[in-house]
Amino acid sequence: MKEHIEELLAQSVLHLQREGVLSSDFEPDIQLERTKSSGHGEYASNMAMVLARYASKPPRDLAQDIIDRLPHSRQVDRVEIAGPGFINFFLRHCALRGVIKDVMLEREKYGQLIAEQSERITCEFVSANPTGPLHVGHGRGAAYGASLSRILQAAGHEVQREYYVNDNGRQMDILATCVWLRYLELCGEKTSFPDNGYQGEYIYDIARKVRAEYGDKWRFGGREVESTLQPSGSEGGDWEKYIDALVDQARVLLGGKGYDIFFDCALDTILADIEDDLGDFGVRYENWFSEQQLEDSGALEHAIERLRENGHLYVKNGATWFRASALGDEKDRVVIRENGKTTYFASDIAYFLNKLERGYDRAIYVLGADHHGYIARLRAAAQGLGEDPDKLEILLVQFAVLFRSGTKVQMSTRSGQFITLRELREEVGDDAARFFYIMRSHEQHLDFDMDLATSKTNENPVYYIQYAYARICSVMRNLHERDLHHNEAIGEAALNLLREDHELALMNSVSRYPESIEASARLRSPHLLAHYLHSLATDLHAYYNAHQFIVDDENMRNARLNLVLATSIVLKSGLALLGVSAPEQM
RNA sequence: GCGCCCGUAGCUCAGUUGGAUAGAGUACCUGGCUUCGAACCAGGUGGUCGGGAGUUCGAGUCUCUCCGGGCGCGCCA
Repeated sequence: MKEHIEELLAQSVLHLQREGVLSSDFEPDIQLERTKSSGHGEYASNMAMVLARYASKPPRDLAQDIIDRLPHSRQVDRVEIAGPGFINFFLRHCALRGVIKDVMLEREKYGQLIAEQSERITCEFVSANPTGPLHVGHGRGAAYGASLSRILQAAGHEVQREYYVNDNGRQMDILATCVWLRYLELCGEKTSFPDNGYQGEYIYDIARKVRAEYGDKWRFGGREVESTLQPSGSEGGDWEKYIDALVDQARVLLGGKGYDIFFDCALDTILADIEDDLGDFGVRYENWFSEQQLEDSGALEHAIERLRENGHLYVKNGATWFRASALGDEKDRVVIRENGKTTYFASDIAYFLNKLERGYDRAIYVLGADHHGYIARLRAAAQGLGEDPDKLEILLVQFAVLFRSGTKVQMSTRSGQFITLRELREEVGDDAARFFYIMRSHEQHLDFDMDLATSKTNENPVYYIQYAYARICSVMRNLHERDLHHNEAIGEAALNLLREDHELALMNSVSRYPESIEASARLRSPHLLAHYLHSLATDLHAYYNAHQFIVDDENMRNARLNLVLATSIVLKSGLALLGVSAPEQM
């Protein structure tokens, strides 16, 4: 429909250019948008105001000229000039009713678009270090990334979801060592657990698993373990050195094989837990990508070599640096440390290159807002690799702050004091959690009010939308109880009976669904879809309260049932894109 | 200090490339269940869009400046 009216406008402008009313030395950019209120019709164009300066006449006069030259259309009822020069299009009712036929025909496929430029996209999100369970902050990235992925697919793109597993860093070594210390504790050894180690209860669980399989095989005396340097002061630096010394000691005493047992058990256990947690939350990945694999496969070396060939590397103070400052970053970055080890950033570069070499047109990264410093650095890396930096897209998700009893809940992974995603899901439910996470723009800080989400769940907008769906299902059940049946063919033939304001408004809302998906995908904003669904539910509820659907007249009854069934199809499909269920009863 | 993000109703937030009278939810007030589910609907109160200046037919949206808040600035990951 939008394309149809744009075509009408384009032809009118072409006429005006031929007539010389408009100068012909510009490409007219046809702008058409949905109106905000029905008093302005269904569509409006601001062209007359934009083009007035090419016509040397007032916008309203030009608007009249444009209207006079619009080709006749069977879809358009009338066209009006309003305000400073808007051209408002009022559609004929039959044009609005057409959407009901479309939905009945396409069913759950309705709203799925064919992208003008379909892309192969790899979308990475969450990618939390596997050093502990996911907390509520990760939940937002999970809900956002999963919803966005589905919306992009609905918009006609090919999307692959990926979780980057940081299984190769210092934090993992600290984790493995902490498990070992807890293991020794379980064996009856007295060890002092470092303050800056992983304090969580789950460390004991992993230690118990190792002990169940190996018994006391990896037991060493406490004195032996702590023969390394004790922290002399309370300064953080000393504790950091101490914990590194503990890691070294663990490696020496356990040997490579023993150390790997603790390391692998910790990694596997936690990763399995994360996968379970996300799976229950409706978040699934096509690929779990190991950072270690980048090194093992030679991808890391390959990427660094590429940078070197392109002349972006230099050596200073024994380390190898990437000249990022020449490519828009604020400073140069180390890729190979003085000790010969590559940095985390080097892995990032290799990972990005690897994504492109796997054939993706675009790599989307959903990251926490604290990673905003990465953008310039990774874009510089993309350029250094000789790749198009626009293939790299970093989406920052602002923090979710949990409030309980009106006060902010403080969280820290190391100290083990945090609300896990699992706890949140159990407390507020998966649907409410998913919806709550994405109902706000990802660029906006999110105050997650636990009290509101738990004690007054009926206030949560997700129930408002689900209720609209359940109501329609209830109507259908009621229909069958009265021994009646919904005949879609009769309904379709009788659609012209639908002329109430509520009905026209609802049809108009249903017809906006594809545009909502398009905008949500283009702007990477699932919350737009959430708002759309809320407003669709509003139209349904208003209609429901104003009119009976199951009426005696067979034609009217079936026509109305076609309309509400089409609405329910959109509600269910839209909720599915957000990872929210559509229960038939509540 | 430098950089990124944010500031809209009492509270939590929408507002698409600059468009018409700035919208929802919540809270508060009034009304609606012998009619398909009242987890709903109809109506009302509530705004110097943080302050100021600029750009133009038009600014919550763009530019500058100031104020207030969040987050970054490692040979950590």
